[in-house]
Amino acid sequence: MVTNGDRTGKTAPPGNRRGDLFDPACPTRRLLDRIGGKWTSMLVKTLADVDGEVRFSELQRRARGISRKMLAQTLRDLEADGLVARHVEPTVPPAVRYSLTPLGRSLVVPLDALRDWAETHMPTVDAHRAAGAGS
Amino acid sequence: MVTNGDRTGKTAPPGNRRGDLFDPACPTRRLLDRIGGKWTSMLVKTLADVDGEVRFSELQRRARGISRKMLAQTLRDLEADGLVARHVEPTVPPAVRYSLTPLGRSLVVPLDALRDWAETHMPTVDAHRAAGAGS
DNA sequence: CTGGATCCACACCGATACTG
DNA sequence: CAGTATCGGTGTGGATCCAG
Repeated sequence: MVTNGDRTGKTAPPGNRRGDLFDPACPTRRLLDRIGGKWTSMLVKTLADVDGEVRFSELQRRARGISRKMLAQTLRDLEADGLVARHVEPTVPPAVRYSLTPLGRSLVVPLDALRDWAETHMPTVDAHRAAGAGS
Repeated sequence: MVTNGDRTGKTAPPGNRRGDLFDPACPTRRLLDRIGGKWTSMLVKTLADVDGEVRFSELQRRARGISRKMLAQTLRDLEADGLVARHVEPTVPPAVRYSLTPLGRSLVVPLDALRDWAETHMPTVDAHRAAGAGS
């Protein structure tokens, strides 16, 4: 995801592939590859929480545990995808602010659906694993 | 995901962690780790399509590109999570059939939300990447 | 037919050090 | 402050062979 999975240089001449989930060009599959990254969805949701512009260093403060490298890398991916906007203030110590684009904000909706499922059902999943583990 | 990320042996004494997305125990994060796997969500959706029992070999036929190893491994994870049920027919050449549990079927809902977003917006993402790539 | 076990390639991600 | 470059550990997933 970070290293760019393009193989043709164009990758996705999309359309509707609901029945062809195993096509590498399937948009759902590619989206999952993307948000499956360790920090992507967390960053999107952090930016959504703020609902405004955030500086690089504050982002790093909020995303406890992320390294500068991964923060910069994930942010650049998100920007390339058009999900995040980057504003550079050309001051002497540069100040850069990030914010979610409308496209990025729209992604929060399905992400929230996932979060709801997780919070509702993950305990059940855990219980099932715990029960099965002892058998 | 496959190798089990437990560190305490209990892992998740959950509750509500909506604001603590960076806690490793956050259910959303753990769910994403899981469905972020290459085949997990595809298998769930394939099983949902069939809406019944499917044999191992037919699953492999439907999930073109998957290896037997990953099919078995993903299926076992899904079973341990309580998302998939496994029925073994004790015949001489064993016949095993898999199906989605109600819990597994419930996961299809947020997965579909993701699929809808992907099919609606991934072309935009691609266009944005293509435009930015030349810069 | 349905797996398990092993070996291996590669991508992800972290730690560290350097730049403007 | 806001990155980039490099190195290396680790986990994921594929190929192949073996077993019930």
